[in-house]
Amino acid sequence: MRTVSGRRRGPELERAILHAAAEELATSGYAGMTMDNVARRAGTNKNAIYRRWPRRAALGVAAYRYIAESRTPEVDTGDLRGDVLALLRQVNDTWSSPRGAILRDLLAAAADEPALVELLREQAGGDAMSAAWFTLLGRAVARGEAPPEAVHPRVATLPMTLVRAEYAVRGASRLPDPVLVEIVDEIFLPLVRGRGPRN
Amino acid sequence: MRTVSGRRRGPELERAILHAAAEELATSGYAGMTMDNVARRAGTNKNAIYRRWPRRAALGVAAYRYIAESRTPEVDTGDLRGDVLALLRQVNDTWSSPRGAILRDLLAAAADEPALVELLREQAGGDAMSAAWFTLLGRAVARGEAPPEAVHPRVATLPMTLVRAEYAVRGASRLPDPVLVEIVDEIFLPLVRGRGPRN
DNA sequence: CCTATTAGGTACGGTCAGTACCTTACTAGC
DNA sequence: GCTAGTAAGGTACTGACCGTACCTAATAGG
Repeated sequence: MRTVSGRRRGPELERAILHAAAEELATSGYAGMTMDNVARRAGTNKNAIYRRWPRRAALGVAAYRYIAESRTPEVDTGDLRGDVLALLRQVNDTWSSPRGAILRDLLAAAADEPALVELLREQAGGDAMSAAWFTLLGRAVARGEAPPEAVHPRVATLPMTLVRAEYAVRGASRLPDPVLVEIVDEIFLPLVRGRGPRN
Repeated sequence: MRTVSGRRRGPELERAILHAAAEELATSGYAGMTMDNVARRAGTNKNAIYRRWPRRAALGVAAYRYIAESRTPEVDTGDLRGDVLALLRQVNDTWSSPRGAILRDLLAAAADEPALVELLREQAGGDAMSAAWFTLLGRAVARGEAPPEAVHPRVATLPMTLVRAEYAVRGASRLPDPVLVEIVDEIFLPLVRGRGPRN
């Protein structure tokens, strides 16, 4: 293979492999991301891959990170409901995007690789995400929109948790916006209200 | 195989296969439930299996149902908090039991078999479970313990949803009881309260 | 120019799903 | 009882895949 120009080495080859793996993930999912397929698509062979990643699952995670570059979410609409909905829509976007599909596929497929599941879970709403939800709620309290008693980790991440649960129950399909609105208006906001002082 | 006594046929053989498959599931998980293993343990061969179930995943589901015999849950402690906690503890028991482990394993492994996922999902908190949560909440309203506005499908199933989400985040380990209490006292009951008439 | 490193090529061994094809036992209908 | 259909058992095979071994060839750096 690669008869004309010189051999790729080191980082260049590594990028080529990751690129090929990412394309396999995108087109055929984790199941289709076989070592032979990746090697063929990258114009190299399995040795080059195994020298860098000891197992297929490791390559899967690396390939995902190659596409991911998780940006920290940031919203500020001025009121609690708007903030929550905006962030929720962002979560919905991420999860329903091709990237999200790959992520969910990987999470399901690599369930028996504890270390890898950990890495992926961080991408799927880990500490950074939790922090965003927490600060959002804190801002609402500062504005007097929510009672101080509402600040609680489970409360802060509840909308995201429910969206994730919805994705687990339904298939891959993007959640319709009314579902998000319902989660906010029927669950989250009443909960915040209910955690205030008894009337 | 089976040289001494006569050949098993029809239902008898089918039960033997399911029994073997269930034992494989219990000891080695879905990954270890290979067709050859099942055939060997059942004292037969793969043909007998493939004549009954077209694919491995189908056998997996059949084997699970062979163990499952889902009983409909029923609790009545007299007050809402007690009911919710009791039912939640029951859910926790089920999910942390060996049966629950098998179920979670199957759900993760057979993610690319839509029809089978559907069957399994029903076992993992489907309509029967939802109905139980709904009637529980209805009873509380009838007793005047909860406002009528609290009756809502998302509200009713929220505790179960949160427990399931917790299982998804943590590994397989049984949820400590304080987590259940926290879900009830910090989320569910405040939400029910918050859905009542504004003060 | 020489040598260590790294890529490429090829060929395995092992596991597993699913299929094919034949032989052997049993059942049922006559 | 005899016979024919049905279903079980036996065995072997294809094809996909992971992971490994081992050798050859290019190239970077001294």
